[in-house]
Amino acid sequence: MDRYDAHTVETKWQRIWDESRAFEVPNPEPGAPRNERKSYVLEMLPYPSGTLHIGHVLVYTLGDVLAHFYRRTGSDVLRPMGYDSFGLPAENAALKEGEHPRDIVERNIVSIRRTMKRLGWAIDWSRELSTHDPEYYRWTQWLFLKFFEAGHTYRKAALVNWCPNDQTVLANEQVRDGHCERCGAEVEARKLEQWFFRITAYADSLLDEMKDLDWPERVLAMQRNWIGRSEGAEVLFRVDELDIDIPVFTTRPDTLFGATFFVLAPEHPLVDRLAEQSPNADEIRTYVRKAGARPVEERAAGTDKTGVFTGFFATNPVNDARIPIWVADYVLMDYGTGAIMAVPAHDERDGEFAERFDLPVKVVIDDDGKLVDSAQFAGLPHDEAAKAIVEWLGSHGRGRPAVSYRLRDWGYSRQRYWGCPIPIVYCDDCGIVPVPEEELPVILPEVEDYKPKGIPPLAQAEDWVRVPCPQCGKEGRREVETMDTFVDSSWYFLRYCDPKNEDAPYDRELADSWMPVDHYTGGLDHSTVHLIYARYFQKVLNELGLSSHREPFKRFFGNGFVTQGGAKISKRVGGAATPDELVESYGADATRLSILFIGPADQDMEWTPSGVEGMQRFLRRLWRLVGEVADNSSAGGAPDDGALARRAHRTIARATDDLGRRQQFHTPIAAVMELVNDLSKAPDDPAARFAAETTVSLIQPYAPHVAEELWERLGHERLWEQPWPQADPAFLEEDTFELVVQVNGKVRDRFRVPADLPEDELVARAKESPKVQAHLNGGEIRQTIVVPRKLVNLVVG
RNA sequence: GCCGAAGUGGCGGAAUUGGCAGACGCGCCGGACUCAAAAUCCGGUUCCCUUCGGGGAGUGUGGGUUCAAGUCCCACCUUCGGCACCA
Repeated sequence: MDRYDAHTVETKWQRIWDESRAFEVPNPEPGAPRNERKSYVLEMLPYPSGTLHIGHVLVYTLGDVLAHFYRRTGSDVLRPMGYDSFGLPAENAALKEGEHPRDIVERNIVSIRRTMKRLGWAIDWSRELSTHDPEYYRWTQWLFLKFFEAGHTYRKAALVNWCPNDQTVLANEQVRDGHCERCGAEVEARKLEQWFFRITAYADSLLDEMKDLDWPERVLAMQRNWIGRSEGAEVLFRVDELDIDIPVFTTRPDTLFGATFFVLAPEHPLVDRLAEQSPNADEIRTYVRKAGARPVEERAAGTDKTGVFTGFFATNPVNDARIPIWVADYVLMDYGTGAIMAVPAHDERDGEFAERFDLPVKVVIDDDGKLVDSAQFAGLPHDEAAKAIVEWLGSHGRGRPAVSYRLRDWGYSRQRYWGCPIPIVYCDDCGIVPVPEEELPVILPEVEDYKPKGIPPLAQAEDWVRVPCPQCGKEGRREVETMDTFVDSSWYFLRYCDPKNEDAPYDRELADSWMPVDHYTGGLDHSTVHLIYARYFQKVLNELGLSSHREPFKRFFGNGFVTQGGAKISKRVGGAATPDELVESYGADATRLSILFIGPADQDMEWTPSGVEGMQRFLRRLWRLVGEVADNSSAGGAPDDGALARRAHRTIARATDDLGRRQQFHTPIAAVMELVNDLSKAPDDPAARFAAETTVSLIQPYAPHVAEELWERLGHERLWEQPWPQADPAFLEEDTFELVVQVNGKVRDRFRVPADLPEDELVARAKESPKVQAHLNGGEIRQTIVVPRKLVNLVVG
């Protein structure tokens, strides 16, 4: 038999799959019967600002293994691919290269697609989509209109994170330690009119419906953290001089008697009113201005507290104590009510502030957790006291139980060029007017210069901006902001279900039949952002009657990062081996195997060249052994129940369980390697052909090209369509087993015995062993433990 | 500080329900083939002691439960990830 040559084999089968459209799954005619079992296998779509790196090889090979496995275990498998092609990185790359972002992403898409095909991923290419394609973003805009009509999106002036370098607004999720996640520039606070999705209205749905998700606990925990629900109370403090009540949110109503001062955020709307009537007016206004200009990072750091006294006092509803009202920037306007009661004895931050400004501290909870100095509540354990105090507040009209969230509404306005235009017209008479559905898509116009200058580049396209108001016909102006790309990726999985639809984003019945995604795979860096936004979208679509499902991703597998030479591999790091180079040097199959064999795919892993060399060796060995079996007609006997046949069945059972239930991708490879080792030691076994076929069949999801070639040499065809092998339970049972004999818990002997020996016989044989007797030392056996089919443990005095 | 994950040979890791620790691979050592090398094949490879029969220790640390613990319980250490002036 000839030598294993990866390139010949891989080009041959890639051509056959392409020509036979092997992995396309046509949508059924309406009403036609369809396979009961479906599996929607999806990985996060790539961002075409560069080419693929080895991290992508991991993600898409994971999905590929699952897609093959589920197809061969009887499901209709939907496995599409597309490109998240709008967004900043492409635009920044374009600016650097002096090219149009569209040219850059489209060139990258061609290259990415070629690499994907060279890796032999089983993708339904007929469903390919790009989010920058007007045929796609037309429907992003259409969905925006539905959200707008139903009040799920709105405009408000808000303090935003402004990146001075990228000249755009960033979501909270895109700010890391006060710096822009993408370019690293220090983020500034700015007040701007922005578009928001009302995601906070779904905070409880997002939390409660996690119970329906088969997701890693750590991802769910991150989302819980991110939503940050906390229960407490809202309490009204009276300001007599102004005849107003100011609400505060607290998680510790039990400490109400310990409040010794009161703090407003500098941005609080009442601060202006207080300043007007305060003798300290100038001081207050200066402070507010300074606080606003203070770098976001410095303000969040929590060091050195600052603040200013307003000259006013608030009245504590429980004890009528008059406490001074301060303005301080350690209180945030966009959490709770923007005002707090300060309890320096029981809150670290309030404590620091009190120390800095020499304010009184009053202890109201003792070391046993009981209330002191708190009128009729004194002596109660603090958790009971919290309830009692809230009840008292309620009955006196001064407070009520309340819930607060860390989650903010999703601001998605971007002052950049390369994104989906927001289909809105501003009219002096009619206000904010949506573009009528039939005028979609609002095409992203060409502009002279899309360099960010603080005003959105689309504003330059004067002819495009000026448009008659859809309502009154008077001249209006188009919205010149574009959408965050996370909007594009919040519904793409639905479009895949019906990607060519020209009348709707997708046919609801088709989408309902494929959704939810059964196996979603992607990086843990999207644990909060993309995965929360997509969940939110799905819930709104459900309530708008556009989908039956409330969760988009039933099962999520978060893959680890791949490092090379200790550095995280991303589009920012150069010098790493590229997927194309690996395929060139080792072949697609060896590359695919090596990335999955490194270790558990949900943990970070270091990629080394020696791994792929080992896989190349394994494949050569497999090629030679299977070739020998295929050429040896005498090895073709019916599989008996010999050792090799049993090994093969056990390997099937292990691989099936690992892939289907345990989501473990590296151990099936080890199991198959063991079987190959067994086969190499018994090439003339009557079950040799069966073992060879089993090996080839089980390795197919990982190394589909070489598997297909060997399958053909074994005299069969179209392995990718063959049913996944099934382990025969009769072959899993051994008729002998190795009995382990322990004395006082230490292994002293082991030997094979028939599987059907009764327990007393097992004990008798154990005692007979000379090695065991040496350790028994003639002592009295006080206890005998027998574990069927495993061991005997003799406990002596 | 709060939440989450993880600590096993020289390295990546396996051990699924408490029952033989170290599967599989990498690396290394030895051997075969070769004029030689590469490739390939065969064997060995947790550590310590050994009279070569075997013996002892061992899964981050210290305790505990159990006939039996990598696995369960308690306390702690370290690393990684997330959140954090969020009241």
